[in-house]
Amino acid sequence: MRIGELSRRTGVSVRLLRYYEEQGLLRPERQPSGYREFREADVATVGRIRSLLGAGLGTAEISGVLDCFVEDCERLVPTCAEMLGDLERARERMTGMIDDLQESRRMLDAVIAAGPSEEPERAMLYRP
Amino acid sequence: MRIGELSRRTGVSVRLLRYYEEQGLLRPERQPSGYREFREADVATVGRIRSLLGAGLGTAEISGVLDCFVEDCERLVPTCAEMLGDLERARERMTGMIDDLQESRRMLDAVIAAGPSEEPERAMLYRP
DNA sequence: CTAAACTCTGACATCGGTGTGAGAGTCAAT
DNA sequence: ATTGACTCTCACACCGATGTCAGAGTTTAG
Repeated sequence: MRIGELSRRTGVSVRLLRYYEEQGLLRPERQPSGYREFREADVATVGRIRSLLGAGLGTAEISGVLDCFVEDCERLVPTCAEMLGDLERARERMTGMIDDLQESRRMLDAVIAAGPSEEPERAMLYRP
Repeated sequence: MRIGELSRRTGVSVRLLRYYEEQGLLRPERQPSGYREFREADVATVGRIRSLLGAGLGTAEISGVLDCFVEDCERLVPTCAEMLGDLERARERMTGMIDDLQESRRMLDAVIAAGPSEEPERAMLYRP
């Protein structure tokens, strides 16, 4: 499919899709006219890119992570042994982020469960 | 403590600490000379700010989240009822990020467990 | 053939988060 | 009083991610 269709189906702007290609996150084929030709699987890839960006990973790390997966195959294989260290570091980083988010969410849960204060002025700020 | 000490203890630059104050994330007292005076609790606050930024939240959302907590108190109280909606949305957003990170981490785990491929050229990329 | 829609590349711009430097005031030890 | 370290504000700069626009080529339906 062409870039406009991918944009409509993913909700991601054409500008950003070109930027993702520039950053190595997407690798569309090119027609003789120079037009990009994306694959059906790219719809899911763009979704993944968006969620990883939203979760704080940068394009360079996402590119490395995406390089690890093999499409339409039960067995996932890293493209080379050297990437294992990178993958493990990416994994650790994700674990740290998950831990941070979970702890923050627990605190939010406690605040939400407490309900609105009847005396907001009395409540001191977390950073007084 | 003064800004230089907070910077050393947290590993965060003086420039960033001033930026965080500018964004409402930190609220140091001011001495008559204009010097900032931070609290011991600000060391932990800065740590939390860093991890939330790293996890993809922006300074505006972090400021709202930090406003919800009460220092040195068993019971956490939101400062006003209107924030509950914001807190719940922040909570949902964190849940979405956690889910995304966990799914990506599961995929990384599968790749790492598979070990290095002996024929990396044979492996197709996730985005072929 | 025509026209509208689509796409190309390149360039400029914005915003958030970050770094660096200038000029001047403050602090604290000597 | 002096001096080195620290701190203040302001300004400029960079980078990543994003948006907008211009000029020109391509596609597709009529």
